Amino acid sequence: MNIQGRFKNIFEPELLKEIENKSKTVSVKEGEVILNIGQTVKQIPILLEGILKITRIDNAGRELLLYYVHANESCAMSFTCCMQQFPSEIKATAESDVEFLAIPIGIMDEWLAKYPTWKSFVMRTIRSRFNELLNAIDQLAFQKLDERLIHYLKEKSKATGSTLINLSHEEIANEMASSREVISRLLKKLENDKKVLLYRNQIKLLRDL
DNA sequence: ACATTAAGTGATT
DNA sequence: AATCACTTAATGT
Repeated sequence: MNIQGRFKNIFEPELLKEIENKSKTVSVKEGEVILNIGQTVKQIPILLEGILKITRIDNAGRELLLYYVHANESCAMSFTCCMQQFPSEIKATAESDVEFLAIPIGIMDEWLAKYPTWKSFVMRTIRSRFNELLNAIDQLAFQKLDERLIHYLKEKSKATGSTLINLSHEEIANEMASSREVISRLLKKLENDKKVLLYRNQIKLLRDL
């Protein structure tokens, strides 16, 4: 799909033209790291295709899932980081094969002043991501691990578009900053409750999860 | 058949 | 809820 058509309803015509001229589309293979912690952001990505996984690394070097960026979204962190050229606090990995528009950060100021639709797009993505982060904090602080696990599985399923999750218990434990045995036990409980089916390296989500 | 890796379990903190 | 020590099951060579 071309850029004009895809964003016709979001951006004004002149801005669409500018996007087309100033940005380039970048393709990235599944699993590639797009941005690592400590790097500075040089482009604003707007996702066209695929899913980006945004994670944070804890002191022990473990990776904790923050959120996913879906198509037609941008990464809020990139906005806040790039304008003052601060190093990134997060890591972005391509969860699937990914295609995105890379917009050079140099023209951000200009666009923000010039195009109301750009400003509201930026504000909207920051606001909705901020809300998501608050949610994530609530989860960590107040929810029990079993509820977090269910949430995690549903997110994963949404991200991959499948109810069959191809992950080992250990990989899940790592992403949730928990341990393998605990995840195994919780999954077992879910299986007894007829919410999932467990296989080796695979979990099938059932309807009433 | 054997080694390796994932998953299950009980006990301990 | 995490960790340890151990068992059992699945998978690759």
